[in-house]
Formats: sequence, C-alpha cells, structure tokens
Amino acid sequence: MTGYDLKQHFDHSIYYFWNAKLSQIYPTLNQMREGGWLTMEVDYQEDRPNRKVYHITEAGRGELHRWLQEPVDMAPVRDAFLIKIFFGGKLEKEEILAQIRRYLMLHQEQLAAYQEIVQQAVQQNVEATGMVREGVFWGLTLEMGIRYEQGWIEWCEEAIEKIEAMDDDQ
Amino acid sequence: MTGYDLKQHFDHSIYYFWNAKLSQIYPTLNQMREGGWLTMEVDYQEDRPNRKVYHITEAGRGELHRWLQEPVDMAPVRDAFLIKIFFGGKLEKEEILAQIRRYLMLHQEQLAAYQEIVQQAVQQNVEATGMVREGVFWGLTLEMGIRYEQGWIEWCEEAIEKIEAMDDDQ
DNA sequence: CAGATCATGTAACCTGTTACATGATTTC
DNA sequence: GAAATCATGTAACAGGTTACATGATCTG
Repeated sequence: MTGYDLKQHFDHSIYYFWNAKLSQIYPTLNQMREGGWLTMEVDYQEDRPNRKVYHITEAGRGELHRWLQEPVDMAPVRDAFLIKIFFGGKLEKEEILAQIRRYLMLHQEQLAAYQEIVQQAVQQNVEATGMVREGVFWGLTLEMGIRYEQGWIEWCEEAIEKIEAMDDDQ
Repeated sequence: MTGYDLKQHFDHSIYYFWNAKLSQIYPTLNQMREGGWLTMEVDYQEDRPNRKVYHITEAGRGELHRWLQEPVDMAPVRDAFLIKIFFGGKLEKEEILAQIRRYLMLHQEQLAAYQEIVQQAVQQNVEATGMVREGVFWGLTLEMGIRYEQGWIEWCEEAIEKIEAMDDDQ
C-alpha cells in the first residue's frame, strides 16, 4: 500500500478510534522502512504522481504480532466537556442545560453514523474480502462504539432531568 | 492557590478525566498571569520553600465563564486496545482472549476505585465546603465515570463469550 | 538513614495538527 | 471555470511527558 491508500483505509475503518494525517503517515512510513519493517518500490505513472508502494517484511510482521499481543493500559479519558460539567455550578441552569443538550445531539448523530454507515462498511468489507473471522473483530469494535455513544446519550438525558428538577436558589 | 496546591486538587478530583503535571502547571500559571487572568503574591516561608499564591482576577473570572459556556466538540476516542481488537484476526484465540481479560480486569479495578474512593471524596467535599449545588455536578461526572467503566466491562464479557464460541478453523 | 513532602522550575523530547508547496487530471 | 482527486512531502507550532536540578523538613 501507499501512504495515500493507507489514509483512505484509516478514514473508512478505524477512523473512529484512531486516525492519522498524511503529514504524519509519510514520515512514519519512511522510519518504518529504515527500521526494516517495510520495503518500498516506486510505481511510475505517467499522468499521475508516482506511487511509493510499501510492503511489510517478515521483521515487520513479527513486530506487528509482538505489538498486538503486548498488554495495553487503559486509554486515559481526556474530555473537556466533563470539566465544564464539573464546574457546572459556575453557570446558570440554562447555560449548563444548553451545553448538555448540545453534547447529547452530537452523540446521537454519532450513534446514527455508527448504526448506518459503519455497519454497512463492515458488512461490505466482509463480503468483499471473505474475511469472516476478521469481520467478527470489526463488529466488536463497532459494538463498543455503539455502546459508548448509548452510554453518553443515557447520561445526558438523566443529567438534563436532574438539573431541570434542581431548586433554582439552591 | 499555588501551582502545587492546584496539582493536589487535580489529583483528588478531575484526575480521572483531566490531569496535568507540575512542569505544565507552573509555566501555564505564568502565562495566565501575563495575560491578566491571575495575580500572584509571594508567601515567604522560613523552613519551607516560598509559595507563589495566585488569585483569579475579574478578567480571569470572565474568561472562565466564557470558556465554560462555549460549546465543546466530542472528545476524540483514541484507544490502542481497539486497534488490537480490530486486528484480532491476526492473533491466536487465546492471545486475543488474554488481551481482553486483562482489559476487563483493569476496568473492573477502575470501577471499584470510582465506587469506593471517589464517591467518598465527593461527599467529603460537599460536607467540607457546604457546596450542595456544586456537589450535584461533581456527582454527575462521577456517574459518567461509573457508566463508562460498566460499559467496558459488559463489552469485554460479551466479547469473551463470542470469541470463546468461535469456530477454531474459521 | 532512606524516602516522602513541600515548592519551585527548565530543557529535551515525543506526538500530532495546521499550514505551505507542487501539479496534472477528472468531475460538477 | 472551480473544486475534488491523486500523490508526495516539509516546516512550524501546540500540547504534554520525562528527566534534570535544588534543598530543607518530616515520617517510618
């Protein structure tokens, strides 16, 4: 694959939990080639820019396997929205409610995107590649995304109720 | 408050969704003072290092309020664990199961921490400061933390079942 | 007597984003 | 005729972590 191709794949699969810009991908591919994890060959094209096609090496495959089974720590949560909730007492009731209603809407849209677009993409990938075993894992990541969004939506709805029920002069 | 005090407060309240090191706090306090959001006075101490005590200004309070009601985008998810699941097909069944079982354990511990330690801290803060209204918001952030961990735990348990039930030669 | 606590920082580094640069072909 | 697509990068900047530096007092 080329860096450009890789970016396409990022954008259509793991985009929702890991992404990268081309300005990061290109230097990284170079480093990985220097480290012996990839080889590169140039595909000369006439009416388009030449493509630098990368192939994984045995060393690269080994490193990938080592990394995949290496234990991971929990991803740290870093969410500015939660800080705003934490300091919600500094805002008027309507201001903080507006904040939560907006966040609720964003997560509802994200949930819809997972349910419609991403589910189709997973199915198409399985059909196109015949990778049934892989499809199970793609489905699992998608399910986590759906569960995550549902969690936010439920929390927002409950938070709105609680705040609306709050005594104004409390 | 001093930078050191601030760090203590970070570590005992919003630590779970936002944290900062002293090496980031000290220069930032300086910038905020230069920007007019804080004033600083030195508290000279004999047998301990001097303390630089910061106070928020009217401009600072205004900026805080502006920031708190400013809309936030969803925090991007960036979790290496999900990449490992996505490429789960590259691992042996037992390797990927070990990965998930470990992640399950980490999130169970985190949930226990929220339920025991953090809940107490919120209660103590409310009792010590008498900030009942604020306590509602501290409770809301804690509830999101609990919900988040429960979501991961349920997902892990289901994923383990599904993978265990998988055909080995699929 | 070792390590934690109090209290301040600086410098180097790593990761990732934004902006800049190039240029032909294809699509609306 | 403008904007997207294909295809490669570099440079500057922003945010955050790790390591280094200092030094007294308190705790186990």
